Amino acid sequence: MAEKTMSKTYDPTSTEQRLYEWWESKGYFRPETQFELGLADPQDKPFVISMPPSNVTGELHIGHAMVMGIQDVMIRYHRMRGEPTLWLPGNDHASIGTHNVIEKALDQRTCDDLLTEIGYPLPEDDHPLTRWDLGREWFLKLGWAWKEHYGNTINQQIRRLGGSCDWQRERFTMDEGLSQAVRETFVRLYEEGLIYQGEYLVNWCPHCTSAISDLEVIHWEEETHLWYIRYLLINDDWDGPEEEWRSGQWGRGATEWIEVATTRPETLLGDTAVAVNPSDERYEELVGRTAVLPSVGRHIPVITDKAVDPSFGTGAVKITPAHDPDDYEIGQRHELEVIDVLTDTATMNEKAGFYQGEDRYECRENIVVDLEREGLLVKTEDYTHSVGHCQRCDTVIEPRVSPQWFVKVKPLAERAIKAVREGQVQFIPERFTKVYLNWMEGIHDWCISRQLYWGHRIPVWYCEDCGALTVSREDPTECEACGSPNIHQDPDILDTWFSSALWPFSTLGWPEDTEDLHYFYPTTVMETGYDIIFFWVARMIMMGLECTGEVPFHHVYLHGMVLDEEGRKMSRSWGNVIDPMEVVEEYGSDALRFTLLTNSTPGNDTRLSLQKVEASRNFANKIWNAARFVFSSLAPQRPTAMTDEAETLGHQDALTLPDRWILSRHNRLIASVNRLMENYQFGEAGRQIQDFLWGEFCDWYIEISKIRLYGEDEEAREVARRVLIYVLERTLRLLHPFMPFVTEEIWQKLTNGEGRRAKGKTIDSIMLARWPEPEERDEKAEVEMEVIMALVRDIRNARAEYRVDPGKRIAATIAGGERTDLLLDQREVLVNLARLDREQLAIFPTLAEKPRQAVTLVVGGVECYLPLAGMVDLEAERKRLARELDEMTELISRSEQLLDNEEFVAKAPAHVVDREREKLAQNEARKSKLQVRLDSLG
RNA sequence: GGGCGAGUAGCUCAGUUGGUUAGAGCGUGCGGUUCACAUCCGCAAGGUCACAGGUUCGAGUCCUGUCUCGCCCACCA
Repeated sequence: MAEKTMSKTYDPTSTEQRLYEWWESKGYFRPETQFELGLADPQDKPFVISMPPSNVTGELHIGHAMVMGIQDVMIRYHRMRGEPTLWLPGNDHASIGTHNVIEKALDQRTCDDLLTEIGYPLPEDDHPLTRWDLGREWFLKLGWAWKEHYGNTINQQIRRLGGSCDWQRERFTMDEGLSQAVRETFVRLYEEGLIYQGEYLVNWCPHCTSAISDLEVIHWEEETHLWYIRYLLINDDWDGPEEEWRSGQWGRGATEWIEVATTRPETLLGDTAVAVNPSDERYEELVGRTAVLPSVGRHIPVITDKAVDPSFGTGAVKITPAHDPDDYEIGQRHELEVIDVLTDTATMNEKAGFYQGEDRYECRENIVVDLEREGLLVKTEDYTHSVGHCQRCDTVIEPRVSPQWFVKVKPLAERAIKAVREGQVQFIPERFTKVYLNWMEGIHDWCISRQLYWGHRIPVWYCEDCGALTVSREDPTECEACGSPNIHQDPDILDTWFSSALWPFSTLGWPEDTEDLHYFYPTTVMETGYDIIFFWVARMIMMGLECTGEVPFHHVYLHGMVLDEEGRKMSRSWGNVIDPMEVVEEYGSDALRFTLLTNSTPGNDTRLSLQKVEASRNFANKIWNAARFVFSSLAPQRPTAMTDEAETLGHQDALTLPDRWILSRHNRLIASVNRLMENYQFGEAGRQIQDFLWGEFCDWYIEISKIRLYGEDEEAREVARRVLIYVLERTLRLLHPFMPFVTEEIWQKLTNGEGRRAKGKTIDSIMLARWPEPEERDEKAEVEMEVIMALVRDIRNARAEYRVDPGKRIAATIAGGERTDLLLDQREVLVNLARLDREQLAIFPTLAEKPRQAVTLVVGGVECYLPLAGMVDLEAERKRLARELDEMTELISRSEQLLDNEEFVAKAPAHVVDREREKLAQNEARKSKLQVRLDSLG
């Protein structure tokens, strides 16, 4: 597996696919493999994630990269912790969405072209050529071909993203098992009276020619008009022939009218009343009278209803029960006739009189013209209001009464509310609990039938003889009621979310009582976007409780949306879409994943830019080079298989201060990362690992280790090597869930491709290595090392400030005080990292005489003098010291104030007070040293 | 009309039980051809943590109000 050399820069493209194929071929994504290798105990509680099924509408977008990153981080982390781990992948048929993309594709090509494009063999027999010729049979054929094509593409893309999911358990919402689950659920709910059929007002999309649910209607503001229209009233003393009214000759003799305002004049054709508020005095006398509907001549009553707002428009409302939710309600209360004037595609139907056949907007224009001509249009006002559109195709929704199937959700919602209230399901971040509960508490019945082809057929058959319904788990051959064989199935299919709602358990075999269902259900975490809490999360909880009696998952982790650089949603029409596969191709999957993870926090949107991905790519390269350094230091006697012993460091007594420091920092990191991982703070965890690796391991430890590695002392060299490899290897394990590929590639080289032995077994992949446990920290080493590091930083700072040639070694005289031994011990570190002249570095406890022409540094109780020959401007130096002195004075007075405060000393925890005292003492010491120096420069 | 989120360095964002002198990346300026890495190294500049109150010994962090931006929900013709 491992090559002998490492290139100067890390090349993700040549690595990632190879590693993924290897992992998959070894079965490392499967819980069974964990058991076989003794890495997890089947008695233990498993960690399970049901991957949100991707829609087979098309390829993955950047949001999916986020999904895969977050879920894979959790999965790999828990797997490494030795928990039985399952991540179950799959795809969703996405009924209405797929309809739309297929139809859109067919706008520009024939069926044959489309089939060829998605690599599907052309059928020999007769078949339709365009979308308009498609019937159910052909649409389904196309659907399956489409699913095959995009489903495969999606799966390949998940692989590119490094998703360590169990492909052998892959499911599809329309495969046999899941279809059975859908059917079982439908029949069960029907039997319990929780699914019913009825003719109600639903949201109708004239483009999809289907009903859609409330959630699928998106409202946005549109500029339109408010038309004020006069409805004439029949005079009680009218003595003319009735026909004149009917025929529209109402002009003569009509002296009274009522004025209504509407945004949709064409709907007046379906009006069956005019309503005013009962308390509206203006209309008191008109209530109970009869108005005549323009154009159609229908007689409609003037009624009162409290839903009418007297302050809007004229205070009188035309009532169209068939095409408006409010009007529908009013119609119900007053038992008004419901007259649907539209066809499926929103053209006017036969009820629309001579407007029949016109498109709804064409009709609107014409009717306005006609009203005006007849003197019935009073005025037209500009008006902006919120209009409902189809989520899938943006078409303006037409409320419409039609026969549909509904789920009675209140009883389901009650249990789902209770489960969340009781904490059986927990939201992360927590604030979404409220969003969920608010929606659940005001929930309306769910319209689940769709007049489409691609999806689960409603399992209901109608008897052509007796009219009875047969609702069945098995396809019936005869009517349940009368036994007649003349039955036909309901042509409609189910809302795509109906099957999605069953996903966590249908994928594990439900309704069969399978082993998987037993062991892996309920799942552990549901990870998804906050935008589908209602569509999906809420419904899964309801259906899970209904079907299995248990919640489908215990935690809901919600991520935010991935936006473009300017914070806009990515959309094709904006042209600001970042294709995850292009990013992966250029920067590597690790880089994309790491960027998304570390630049986001739970529940919050994140802006992505290629610059950020580039930074992550650089990080991957940095690790690669750190490893390359460690690796080369091990030659020629590279370890073969790393063994258990590598887990613990030998030579404890030979460890130097920097060794003890990096080990302590490393253990601190592990403890911190553990805490963060348990709290779903993946971004912060990733950042901390990066900070450690780059800012401490590379910038300091590796640099320091070079002293020994390039030295003569073979034993010291060996200690440095051991610490390097120990810390690097364990940190790679921490990083693995975040950057699976580069960590594996390096790990393979470190282990020489032979894996490592642990508890007598050989583990040949980092993804199966155990997650490191934190060991003891060495506080003293951290404090001491900090003194050395601070001194180095200060010297570097002074060098830069005085423009010392970076290559030049300089002299230094140090009064170490209490730290003298430490400084003497770490002399070489100072020499090398601060580029001091070894011969001219003098370290004493105190100095009898201090160099006059020198820059003075006071840090950590240590005085350091840099006699920068000919460069030190005493005046500038005095100013610099005075400035530092001021800073110290400021800090000291702050500390004093705090410590003088009795309440602080009494109430603050002891360690906080102690720390403050210590700080004060240090700053005072520093101040006095600076003062002495300043005085001496007089 | 309700609800939620955001407002911290020029930009993008961290900062989760309230506790050292508030951090990172990018950008900017200065300096770097030493054998892990220029996808790099060193140094620096840059912040009254939106505003006003409050709680507290102590507030970027908790509470109240205000302003700006964004999102979600809601049947107003």
